[in-house]
Order: sequence, then C-alpha cells, then structure tokens
Amino acid sequence: MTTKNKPQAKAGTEPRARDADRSQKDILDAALSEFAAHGLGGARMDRIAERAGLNKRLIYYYFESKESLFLAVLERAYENIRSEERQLNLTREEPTEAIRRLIAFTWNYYLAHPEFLTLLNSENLHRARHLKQSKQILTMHSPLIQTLAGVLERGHQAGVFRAGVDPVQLYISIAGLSYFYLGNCHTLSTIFDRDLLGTRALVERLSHMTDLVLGYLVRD
Amino acid sequence: MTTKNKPQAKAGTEPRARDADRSQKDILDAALSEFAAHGLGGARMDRIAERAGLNKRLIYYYFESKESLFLAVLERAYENIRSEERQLNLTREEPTEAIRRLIAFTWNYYLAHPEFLTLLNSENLHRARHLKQSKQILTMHSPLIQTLAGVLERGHQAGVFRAGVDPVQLYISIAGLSYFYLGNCHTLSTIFDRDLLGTRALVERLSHMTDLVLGYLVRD
Amino acid sequence: MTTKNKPQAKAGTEPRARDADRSQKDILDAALSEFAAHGLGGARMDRIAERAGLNKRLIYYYFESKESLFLAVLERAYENIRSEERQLNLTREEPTEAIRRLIAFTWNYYLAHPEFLTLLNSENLHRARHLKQSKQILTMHSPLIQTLAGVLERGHQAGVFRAGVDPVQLYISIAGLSYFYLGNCHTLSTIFDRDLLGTRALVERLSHMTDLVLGYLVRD
Amino acid sequence: MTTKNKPQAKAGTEPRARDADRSQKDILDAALSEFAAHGLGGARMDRIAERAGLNKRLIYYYFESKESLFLAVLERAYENIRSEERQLNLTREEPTEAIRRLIAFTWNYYLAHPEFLTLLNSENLHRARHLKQSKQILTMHSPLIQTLAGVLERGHQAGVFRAGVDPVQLYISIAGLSYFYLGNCHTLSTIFDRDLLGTRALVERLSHMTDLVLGYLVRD
DNA sequence: TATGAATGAGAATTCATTCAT
DNA sequence: TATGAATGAATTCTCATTCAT
Repeated sequence: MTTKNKPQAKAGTEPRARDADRSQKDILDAALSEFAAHGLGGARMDRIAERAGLNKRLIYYYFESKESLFLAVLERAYENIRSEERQLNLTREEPTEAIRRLIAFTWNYYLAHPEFLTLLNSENLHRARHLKQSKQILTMHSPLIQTLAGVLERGHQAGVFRAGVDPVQLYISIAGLSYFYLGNCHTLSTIFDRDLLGTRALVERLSHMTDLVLGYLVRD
Repeated sequence: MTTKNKPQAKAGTEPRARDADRSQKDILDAALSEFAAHGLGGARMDRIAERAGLNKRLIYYYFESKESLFLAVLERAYENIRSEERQLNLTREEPTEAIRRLIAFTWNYYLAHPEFLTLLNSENLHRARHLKQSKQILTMHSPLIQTLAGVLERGHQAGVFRAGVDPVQLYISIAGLSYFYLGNCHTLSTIFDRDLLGTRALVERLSHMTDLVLGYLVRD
Repeated sequence: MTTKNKPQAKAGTEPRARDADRSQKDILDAALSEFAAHGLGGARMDRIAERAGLNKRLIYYYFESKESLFLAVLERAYENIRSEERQLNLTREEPTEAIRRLIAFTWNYYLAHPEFLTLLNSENLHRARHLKQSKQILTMHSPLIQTLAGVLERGHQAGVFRAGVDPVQLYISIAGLSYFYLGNCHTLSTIFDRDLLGTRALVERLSHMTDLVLGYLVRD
Repeated sequence: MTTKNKPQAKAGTEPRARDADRSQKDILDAALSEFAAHGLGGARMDRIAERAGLNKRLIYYYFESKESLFLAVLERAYENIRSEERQLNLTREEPTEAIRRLIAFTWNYYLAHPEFLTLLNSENLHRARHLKQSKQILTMHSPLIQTLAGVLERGHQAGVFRAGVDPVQLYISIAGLSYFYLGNCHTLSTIFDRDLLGTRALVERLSHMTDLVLGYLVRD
C-alpha cells in the first residue's frame, strides 16, 4: 500500500474515491468476506468489486490476479491475528494464567473471525500454494512460539508444569481444539443433533478445553 | 471408454455387481478424489467423468446434479469412517486402552484418508447444506457417542477417570487434535518452517495427543 | 476430423447439426473469413461462432483455443493452395509454358483467395509461431519446389532458359510479384492514386509479371 | 519517467526541442515498435506508454486516439522512406546503375526497417482506412515515380532498356521482390526449411533480384 | 505538461447441464 | 445402459479511454 498523505477528509465526511489506500483496503475487506464465504474457487471477482463498491477493473489494477489477491488477503489475516496475539503480553504473565489466556484468546479470536478459519481451509486445500510464495510469512510466527516456549520453561522451573512439552505441538493442540469445534460446527451440530453455538455451549467448550490442556500440563 | 467384458453372470454365480453398480461406484470414487482435491466449487464434472472412465451424461443419469453427487459422496465417506470405528469394539476394552485406541484410530484414519478432511471442510464452508438434507446421517453417529459415554462411565467407576466428562466434547477434542494438525499441515509446516509429516514427527504427534488426553482424563 | 459414416442427408436437405464433421468444417470456414478480415489479434471468437451458426462453446470443444484454431485454419489454407498447384501438372508442360502457367496460377489464386494473403501476413507477424508447431507442413511444400526445379532443368537443357536459377528464389519471386501487388493494393492504390484492381489493370499486371520473369529466364 | 533536465534554452541557443516535442517523438517511436510488433489490433496503449516512459494519458493528450496515433506513425514511416529515397539522386545516375541502386536501396531499407513492412501489412488489413484520411500522403510519392519514369526513359533513349515499361508496375515489382521475401521470411523459412536470413542467403537474394529486373529491362 | 485513479464494454475461456441417438 | 454433440450463462481478465488534480 502506498502511504502518501492523502487529502484527509474532515471527520464525518466519507473521503469518496480517488483515494488509492482506501480503495485497496476496501478491496481487501470485500475479498476477505468473499473468500471466506465461498473459498478461493467459489469466490467471484464480480462480487468482490460490488462489495467494495468499486469497479472490477480496479482490483486487477492493484492486485494482479485473483490468486495474488488471495495471497494479499491471507497475509493480512495472519498479520492481524499475530498482532493481536502479541498484545497478550504472555511473557509477563504467571504461567498457568498465561496458558489460560492463550486458550481463551485463540477461542475468542476464531469465534470473532470465522473468516480466518475458512481462509486457512482454502489455503490448505491448495496445499499452501500461495503462502509459500510469501516473503513476510516466515518471520511472522516465530515470536509466538518463542513466547510460548518461555511460558512453558518458566512453568516448569516453578515446578508447576510437566517437563518436555514441545511448544509447537502444544500450540497446534490449543489451536486445533478451538479450530475444529468452530470450523466444523455446521457438520458437527448436524451429526450430533446438538446446538454447539449457544451461549451455554460456548462457555462449556472453553471450560473443557482449558481443563484439558491444564489437566495435562499441570503437575500436582 | 470402459470396454471390459463383463462375465455375464450365469444363474447362481456372482449375483451382484452388474455394470450399473460398478459404474456408480466408479463415479463415486472419482467424485471423492475430485471433491477432495478441489473442493465443491473447484471440482469439475468433466474431470470426474474422465477419472471414472465414463461419459459425463451418465453422472447425471445416476446422480441428479453436482450437488447431490456431493451429498452421496459425503454420506459414503461418513458411513465408511463410522463403520470402521464400530469395528474398534471399544465396549469390551479396558477404559484407558479404549481411549488410547480411539485416539490412534482417529489419527490413523485421517492420515490414511486425507480426502475425508477436505470433504468436511467443503461441507462446512457450505454450512452443512447438503448433510442437512440427508436422512440417514442422524442415526449414524449416536452409537459412537454412546460407546464413548460407556467407556468414560466405566473408567470413572473404576476410579481411573475424572468425573463429569461430556463424551461429545471429548470426541470433538480427540478429533480436533488430529484434524487440525493433518488438515492444516500445509500452512502449518510453512509458517513454522518444520516438516510435520516425517515419520518421526507423526510418531511424536500421536504420543503428544495421547499424553494430552490421558493426562487430563486420568485421575491419580 | 473424424470420418465416420454420418446419416448422409438426401440431396437438397441441409443435414442440420449433430454432424460433427459438418460443424467442424463450418467453424473452419467461419474462422478463415474472420482471421483473414481482422488478423489473429482482431478476430473475435464470438463472430466466428455466429458466422458458423454454432454455439461458441463448440469451437472450444473441437479446437482447443483461438491459437490452435488459427493453426488449423492455416494448415487447411496451405493444403488447399498446394493441392491446386499440384493439379497444374507442370511436369508434362513445355518449360516456357509451364512458367507462364505457374505465374498465372499464382496470380489467379491470390486474386480468388485474398484471405490467404492476410492469413500469411498474420502468421508472419507472429513469426510463424503456429506453423512451427505443425507436423504436416514440411512435407507439403517440397514437391512444388522439385517440380519447379525440373521445369528449370528441362528449359535449360533445351537451350531456352538461363543456367543456375535457384528454384526457391524463383518461386519466391513469382509469388512476391503477385503477393505484394494484391496484398498491398489498398495502400498502393492510395499512394499512387490509381485503381489497381480494374479489369484492365489486372490484365496489365499479369502481362508485366510474365514479361519480367520470362525476360529474365529466357536466353536468346 | 523521463526526468532529464532540459537545458532551458537561453535566447539564441537551441531554440527547438522543448519537452513537448521530445515527448511526442518518444511516443511515436514507442508506438512504431508496438504497432510493428503486434499489429494495430494487438498493440496495447499501456505498453506504448511504458515503452515511451510516459503516462498513458499523455498519449491521448497529443494523439486523439489509438487510430490517429497509428496514422501518425504511418505517415512518419512513409516520410522516412521517401526522404531516404530522394537522397538516392537517381536522376543523375546512369540508367542501369540507377535501377541497380534502387533495388539495393529498397532491399536494404526493408532489411533495416522490418517495422515498415508489418506496418504496411496492418494498414492493408484495414484497407488503408487510415491512409485515406491523410492529407499529405498523395504529394509524397509522385516524385519517386517521376524519377523512375525519367530513368526508364533515359535508358530507352540510350538503347539500353526495352520500351513501354510502366514505372508504377516496375516499382511495385521491385518493392514486391524484397517485400515478400523479407516480410514473409518466417513462414517461408519454415515451409522451405531453409535459412533465408543468413549472410549468404541475403547476398544471393539481392543478386537474384537484380538479375531478374535487369534481365528483363536490358535489351541486348 | 504531466499523472495516478477509475471505468464500461468487451475479450477469451469455462462450466454444469441437456439433446438426440 | 451409454455416449458424443451442443448450449446459455457465467467467469476471469483485458482494453481503450476518461476523470480529477
């Protein structure tokens, strides 16, 4: 995105068009919704343009093709979750509480951003074809793992956590517990004939996941 | 063009598998691969016909439309996993071992049937639209949950398992731990820059998941 | 083109559709006109379908893409002129008369088939990209050159023609004399402000070309 | 982006070539390449702007539209060849040598300016639509024909050339002999499987053409 | 003079589906 | 049961051109 000083419209007035940054953002927002709702294959450039309130041609002007638009959307989605994760400040937290908060954060983030789940599914369907072309992705995730490794280490030193826990394995487990429940809630609630998204159910799930992970981690 | 000379079964021999059955099976097999590889939106009827070695028109003859073909594929996939699960015979097993085997089974099944994962993702993308039309699905899954409930109960009575574990929650957790790891392995191995499908990695994952679940369940 | 026995309609009745060979021929005819009139870049698949009286999709069914349709058209055009050339039977002709007839044939063929000229121009604009992929082209043209070489040889032995004339050079000259006049007649008649396509002009041109070539060839 | 500091001409020095002129020339140069490489239909205004290192909008500022840009390019191309032809000074030359030099000049000009050939092809494809709108074209070409007529006349009077040769016919023949060979060299070298652009081949062709024309013209 | 942003009308190509046999 | 021929409606992407500054 080109960051030049645009004629910053006064509060309240929509800065209508001729604003490259704004247009690009609108396209990315619309594309996120569309890709999340229909997958890469099912997404329609027409609908993206319409949702963005912009001419279809402009999408190609800023983003080469459907595929590279998809990558741009994906990168922004990852940036977003990792950025929010960073704000958790797990480093300063007491280990048990840190794990509790990481689980809750992951759960709430997926709950608030269901698009993120379907986006990842799409990308996996395509064997991470787009992500593998990304240059920024690699550096984005290691801090998270380092932080988690630190929490586990501190917990162990304090005699609270069991030893030898691989932070990557644990992260995948924590994510997977939320991901599968929320990402597959449509089929799950159909085959188990049970509402999985009611307030009560959500509270229970978070509680179950926390019990599960801490029941495993905490030495007594 | 499939010009295989069928043995034109004489009375008494080989009473099943007329060409019609065979054709339908071929179509379902081809469709499974195609839907799994490209999702519902990305799947191509042409390719399915080609993979099945049959004329495209025939697909419509046996299966109304792309959508109902998808449902047929989905139902068969669920039948398959539930049928294999039944053969686990968890009812007779010692509780801890039963859980251990359920985890291992789920893991190995997903590993052997990656199509199942992408199929479910597709169906969830479409909000279980197809599954909800199915009549047979509901009855298919309750036995599994009942069996698991039994295992948990027996484990609790034996003083081995903790009390108050919801079998549906636990089943979702067990499935999710495998599902997320295997279904998202392309993005995960990209962002964590780590091979998740090597023999060593697979063994470690199964071990981690078993520790996690039993570490939670088992009271000491 | 698949040559199977089609339900050969009775004389007078148009064998309407469902006739693969006929459809392919119609497409090729329409494509020839369109490519000739607008060049490869300017040709429109829509118009070709319309001219052929067939669905656009069918063009792709029979001919992969615009480019391979172009090649198919080109090959057929070459086949056509070389086939007519063969019927000239120059081998049996007296040398001077043979040359005379070759010039006249070339001239009249270009005159009757102006599409051929623009087609070749298009292909040259694209540096013979399509033709180079053709497998049949190479064998198609050598007979012509061999025949011409024979005529020159016989003429020389009879003491009528000069020695050492390269048949390829001569063929290119004969073709070029007609080609440039007819292919560029629009610009030429504009810049010289002179009607080049009137009956009189045509007769004069053929006469001039014949004089030119024979004036050079014939030893006196 | 062309950011060359123009010498901001002081009074008396360098009165011409403001940026405007330079920009127009850049556009024409770029357009010539583009039209020659892709034809009128295949040429892209975007690429012309890029090649010229200027904004696309500027093209429309100076040249109404793609079509009139094409005409401008065409006119400049004709001006160029006629201007060089004039410098041949055939009037003062001995007739045989004059013809020889005209052939060689035409050949070498086409060889050095292959764009000219494809440009003419494009214009003929469009039936000289653009050229017919030009006001300057008509006056541009008659001097050439007059000069050639003079040469033929002098040659005849000297008893060297045959009588009754139409200068327009002869000019078209001379041009055509080079034009077809060079303009169609891609298809010709493909179908005859022979390198037509090697040094040796070029020398032979010029020699052949000269022999052909003089063999016809010169009375012995 | 010069430019980046934006667009409507098309371009080739694709796709699920139906027709006729 | 089986198939090749045919199609209408999209779908991605392109292009000459104009707007606003």
